[in-house]
Amino acid sequence: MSVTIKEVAALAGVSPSTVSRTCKDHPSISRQTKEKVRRAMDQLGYEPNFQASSLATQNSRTIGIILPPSERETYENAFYLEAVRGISILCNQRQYINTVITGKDESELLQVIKTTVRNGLAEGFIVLYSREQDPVVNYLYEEGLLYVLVGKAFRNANQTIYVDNDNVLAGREAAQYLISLGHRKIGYLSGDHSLLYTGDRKSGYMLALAENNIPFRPEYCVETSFLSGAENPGLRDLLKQPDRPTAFVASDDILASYLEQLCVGMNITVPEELSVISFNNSLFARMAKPPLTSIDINSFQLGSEAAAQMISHIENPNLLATKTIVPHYIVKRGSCIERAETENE
Amino acid sequence: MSVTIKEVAALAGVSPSTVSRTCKDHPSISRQTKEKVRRAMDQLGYEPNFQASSLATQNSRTIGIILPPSERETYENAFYLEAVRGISILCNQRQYINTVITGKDESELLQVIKTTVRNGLAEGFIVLYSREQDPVVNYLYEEGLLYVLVGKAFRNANQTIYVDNDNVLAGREAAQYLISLGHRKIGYLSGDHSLLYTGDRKSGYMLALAENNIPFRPEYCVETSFLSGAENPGLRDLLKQPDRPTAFVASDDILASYLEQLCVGMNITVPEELSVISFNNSLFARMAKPPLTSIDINSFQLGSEAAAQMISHIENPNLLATKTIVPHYIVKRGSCIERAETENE
DNA sequence: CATATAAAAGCAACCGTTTGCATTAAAATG
DNA sequence: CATTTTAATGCAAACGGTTGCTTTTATATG
Repeated sequence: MSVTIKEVAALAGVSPSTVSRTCKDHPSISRQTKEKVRRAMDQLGYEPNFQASSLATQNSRTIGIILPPSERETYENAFYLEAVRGISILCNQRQYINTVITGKDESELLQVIKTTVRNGLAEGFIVLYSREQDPVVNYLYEEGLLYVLVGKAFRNANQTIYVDNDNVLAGREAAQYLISLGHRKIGYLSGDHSLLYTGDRKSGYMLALAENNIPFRPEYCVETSFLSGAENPGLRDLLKQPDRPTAFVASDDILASYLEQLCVGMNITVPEELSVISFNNSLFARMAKPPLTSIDINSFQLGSEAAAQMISHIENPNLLATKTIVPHYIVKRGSCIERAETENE
Repeated sequence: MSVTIKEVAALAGVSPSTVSRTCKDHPSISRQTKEKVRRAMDQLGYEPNFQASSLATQNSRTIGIILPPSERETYENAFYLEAVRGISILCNQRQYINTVITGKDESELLQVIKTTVRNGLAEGFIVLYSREQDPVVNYLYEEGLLYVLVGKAFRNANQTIYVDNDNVLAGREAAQYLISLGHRKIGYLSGDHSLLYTGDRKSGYMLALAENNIPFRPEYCVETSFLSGAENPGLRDLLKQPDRPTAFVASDDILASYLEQLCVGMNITVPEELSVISFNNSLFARMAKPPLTSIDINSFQLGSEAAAQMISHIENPNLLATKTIVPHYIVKRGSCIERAETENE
């Protein structure tokens, strides 16, 4: 079929092992020989056989990408595909294979992961979400499997490799930005709190308040899960109050966009009466009315860094667990303005 | 490391080849022997080694998933991730591996595909987009590689395996629905026309008009590429006209959502003054104000059917190219109502 | 100059399955 | 009962690299 190492060896007049070692640039092959071999490889158009080398080295060069168990909404978040793209770009470059793993619920997902492991279908896993008490991560940890977490490690932080944004800092900057615009009454709107980034961003928000001597008001923090249909009245109630926030940090563009729409219905103008800042810088941010000032978290890079970590740990198993922080940046649009002066302060 | 076929053979008191044939349920092994072997496999917890069998059968059991070359917007479309999930679920079930392939532009993408092919990293490819004159598809076709297209085949339709919606029908039903609500002046709003589904949906729209003896008015059809920033004035101009459409078919939720926003700015109420129907049933449809009536195209199933086709063609190479049509369904929300009676008809 | 040492290349076993062909055992046939 | 046919199993050579160890060759040492 295609050209093998033996044919190259024959043409170059050396043994197959010499060809193999030349490919890896093994030091015990002389420069002259290497050049001779490389010429032969070029001439024949040699490409190493992935399967054969996987078998010989007992290394599948395959990375499993674990998506969260499906609840349809989650996937509307462009984050996942961007991260997958980041991973795949790196895999493509380094001649790795990536295989996405998904399941309709947690137990199916776990099942698939187990058979993937048993069949040696993946060398390691990149987990694209992080939440408290996740059975998948627990399994990977307990089995001593190689994995990297995109997001924050809930426990065993020192033993797990993870790639994340500095969500505390991001939350702090978001709130600080609003504060710098003169806002004092700032709310925090979040979705599913089991996803860890939510909490981090909130911590950052609280930190910024504290740094500016603004008392934290728990009644300004609402958690809504409108995506799953269950509209909770908390947010609406809060907006009705005369003492409502003049600005909001929303943990996500989709939520922020929802907030803006709610405001329209309640005759609250954004940004004049309410400033909004959010995260992810997705298309929702651009499509929102007014377009949202949003913190871009570099999803693509989160993916590619995770893949890079994965590969270096595969190739160098005694590396220690590292954490990688991917920078974020604020994209200013029309949803935040200076707080209008009011008489009551 | 893990348990091999030889250990199973030893325990069962047969040869390795018998074990191998038992796994494939080969007819020339007696039932008694098979049972004996299966017991041994269970007892040892045997799992076949993927790499070894790939090597021996010269079959990598790996499917490449080709994403369109990146223009950031494209990926905001939840379609891709859903399709990937559909593919991956099937791959996971059938012990296949899927590897996503992407590149920042067409030439990089092509490059990656070529090395993937050369290294035997994929058995076949699923192309997740279809446009006219696509170099990637041309390459795959000319090299005689196995691929399945999600979307419509631009040429060589009879030789290519593809999985698609009946977009003509979907477009027709969308328009027909508006017509059934009494609309006669119906516009068509589309994005990038090089993506083939756009044209099909438009054909369906035209068909519905014709079937109802409604003259087709080209001035009612606008193509906008607002996502790439280039806002074209055509749509706005059309909406300003007194004789503007009373309803729109939009080729995509994102566009429809944009249209609704434009209407707000122009004091046109949706759906009272303008009904809108669109496609994809994404989160954008649910988030839009008012929420969009949209045709769900079953992205997930498009992916899983494509994977199923791929696998059956890998395992049975002399199968003829088939096309698979995945059904769509309309999801009615608040963006379409009966046309208000007006005096001029 | 003989010998120790280092550098370069080759040998051959191995990774775990698959599969064509040979072999054996059992059943059918003359 | 000998012989052909059929069914069931085993043998051993692939598949294409990798790698520990040995052999060869070149260089340094006493």
